Amino acid sequence: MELTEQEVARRLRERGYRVTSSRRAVVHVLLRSAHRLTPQEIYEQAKAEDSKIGLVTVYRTLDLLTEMGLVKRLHGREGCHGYAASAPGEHRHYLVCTECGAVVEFDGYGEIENLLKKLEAETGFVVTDHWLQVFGLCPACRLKRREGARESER
Amino acid sequence: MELTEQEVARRLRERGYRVTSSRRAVVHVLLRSAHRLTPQEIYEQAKAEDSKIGLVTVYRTLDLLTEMGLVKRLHGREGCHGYAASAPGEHRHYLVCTECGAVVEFDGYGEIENLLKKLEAETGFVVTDHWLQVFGLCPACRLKRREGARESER
DNA sequence: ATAAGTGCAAATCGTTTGCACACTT
DNA sequence: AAGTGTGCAAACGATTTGCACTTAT
Repeated sequence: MELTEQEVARRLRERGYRVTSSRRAVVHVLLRSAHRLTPQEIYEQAKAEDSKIGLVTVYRTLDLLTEMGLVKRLHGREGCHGYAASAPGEHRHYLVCTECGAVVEFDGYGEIENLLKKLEAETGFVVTDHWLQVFGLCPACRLKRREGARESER
Repeated sequence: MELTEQEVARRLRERGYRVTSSRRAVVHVLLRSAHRLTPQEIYEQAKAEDSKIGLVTVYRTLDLLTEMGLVKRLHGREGCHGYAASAPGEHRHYLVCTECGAVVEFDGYGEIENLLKKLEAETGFVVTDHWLQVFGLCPACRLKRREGARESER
């Protein structure tokens, strides 16, 4: 399902939350971005559009949206948080470009389900949740890097 | 490969690092534990054996061991760090009990490789790394919880 | 002997909280 | 009008840094 600003607003009202200009600004920034963003980055971008938003409100809005499942927390190699808008409902995973932060959502194809089933059988654990994140280089950054290499050959 | 205190000591010396009692204590705590431990927990346990270790040294030692690949950083649902000793070399994943922190290492069976291959084909990204963590309930905690449920039925 | 490693205290970073005011409903 | 949501300043907790002292090599 494609998430829109209207849809987010609808879901907020549905749950009794108010639709404020700050929340709108945060949602706007997240939805237009195909990159993982830190609270700080979201704050700065939102500030450019709604000059009186505060960082604290960004945090609070992110918590709310995360709890509603409209936004997902991402982690870099070193554990730092980032956020990205997310298709609500289904469990999805993220492929993040380590160079520019570009994000692609994907489902587990079915491989994941197999793996988790094997894992349960082997360990006796009951699996309740999982978390897969993949890092890579997006086509654009790959190209850029190849050009850089060519430069330095001279 | 099974990691031992001797093996860690050897690898430290090999790289020109010194084997100190603080480092020994941290390694000892990590190796004997089948649970994910926070720096604070490691500090407390190590303190019980080497009364003059400091929390700062635990952090520094964990950084070193992580960088050497002998210890892996884990993350809880909310992104908090924990550490566990790890088979060096191979890429492995972790199944963590959300109740008691018990950790089981596993490889990706092959499902992961399949998945990453499909992902590369579909997105044009080059995948450089990935990170899978699974959460569940270990057999012991499952049992405990079942007993708890029986209690409350009365 | 010497340079790496350590502990302490203080600095720092990201995040959270308390409170009076502002804005959505 | 009522009460949710906001911004600010201050609090907070985890992690890092500066520095003089200690210890493994």
